[in-house]
Amino acid sequence: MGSLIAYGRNEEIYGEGEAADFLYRVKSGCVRTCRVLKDGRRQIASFSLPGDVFGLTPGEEHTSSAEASVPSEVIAVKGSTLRSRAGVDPALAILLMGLAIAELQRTQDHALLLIKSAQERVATFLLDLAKREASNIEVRLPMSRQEIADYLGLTIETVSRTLTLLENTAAISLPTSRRVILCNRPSLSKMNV
Amino acid sequence: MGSLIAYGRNEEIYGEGEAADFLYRVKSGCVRTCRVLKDGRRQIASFSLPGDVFGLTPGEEHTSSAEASVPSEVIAVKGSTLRSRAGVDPALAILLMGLAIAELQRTQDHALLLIKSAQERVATFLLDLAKREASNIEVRLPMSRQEIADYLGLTIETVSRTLTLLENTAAISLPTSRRVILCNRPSLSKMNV
DNA sequence: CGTGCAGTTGAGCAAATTCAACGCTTGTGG
DNA sequence: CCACAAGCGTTGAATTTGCTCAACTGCACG
Repeated sequence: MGSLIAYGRNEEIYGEGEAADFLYRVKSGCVRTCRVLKDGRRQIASFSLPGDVFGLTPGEEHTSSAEASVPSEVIAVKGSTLRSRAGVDPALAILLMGLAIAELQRTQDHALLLIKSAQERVATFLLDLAKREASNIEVRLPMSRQEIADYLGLTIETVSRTLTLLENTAAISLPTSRRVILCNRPSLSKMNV
Repeated sequence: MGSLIAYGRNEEIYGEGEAADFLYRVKSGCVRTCRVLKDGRRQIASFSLPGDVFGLTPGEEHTSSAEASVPSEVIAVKGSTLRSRAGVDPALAILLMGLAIAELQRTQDHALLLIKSAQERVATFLLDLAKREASNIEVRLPMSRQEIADYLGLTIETVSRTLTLLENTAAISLPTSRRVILCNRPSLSKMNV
């Protein structure tokens, strides 16, 4: 059920203000959801990896946009159907409720992240990604430094500097800029307050 | 329906980790919900004013605590009843969904607040409070500077300094520390990006 | 009339940002 | 196949913002 759609890098899946009519599940790639302030500052609210669901939005209109961070395939399910059926199908309503609740949890965690120091934010981010990827010690970063910065509420330079700092303290190793090896989990966890 | 309970200043309504069995509506006063990091840093996730509902939590356990900012009366409704009835009562399920959705919206806005500058955070906070209170130009602050700081992700000194800065630029006036007059809304709105 | 708490103010400091330059990789056209 | 441009990431120096630490004020309450 639902239709498979492929998006290129940075291609928009939906925009802020558009009607929220679909629910999506990532099949491959990575999708970011963003909100943008009037003056152009961007906040990335979430990264959705394969298996993750996105597109559930407060209200009838999307309050954020969604774009593919890398070429991605997503499965779209028409939401108007879901919405109207939820009124008569309690099981479906509960399922949607569960999605909203999970989204709420993630958003709360994200807000909490934003009061931490730069090092703590980066460490938390890496550990979170590691938990979501199967691999235990290596993390592949499907997103650019700019996207990480916009997710963590930092600048691209600070993210870069913090990563090299973590590398210099032997907490991580960076074979390439998109691959991170977590050499010393305890020292990362110590920063994950 | 539900029972009325009165809480004193700083009295706990529920704690982090407790079973989430009730939904609450504020009748009078002001309730804060908090999360605390291991090292003691506190984030206030929300302030609930009369009429607001709080206590809806991801999962079975509260991920945040709730305390009265000032002496407050709240109406508590047993949640297990709600939860079980939501499975068979679609209208109730939709109502709960609406609450979750609204909570999600507020949490997203809070996260977005945390990437702004100190001035912008304070201005946004004041305008938000003004919208929620009936009075158009005067805002009463039911919470302390420390609570405002923990909500905005700033220190108490920065909040204080920013308020006096806004006063010096004639954007607001502070007859007492707990009362704010919004003299110049446009200049505040300009900071509300 | 003190005592204690909440809020303000000041000075110095630390963390992160800004601005700028540089290096590496990748892809493209000669 | 090489040269070169473009994009992304890193690094450095200077600056800014907000934090820390400390003192001080005003007010409420005994």
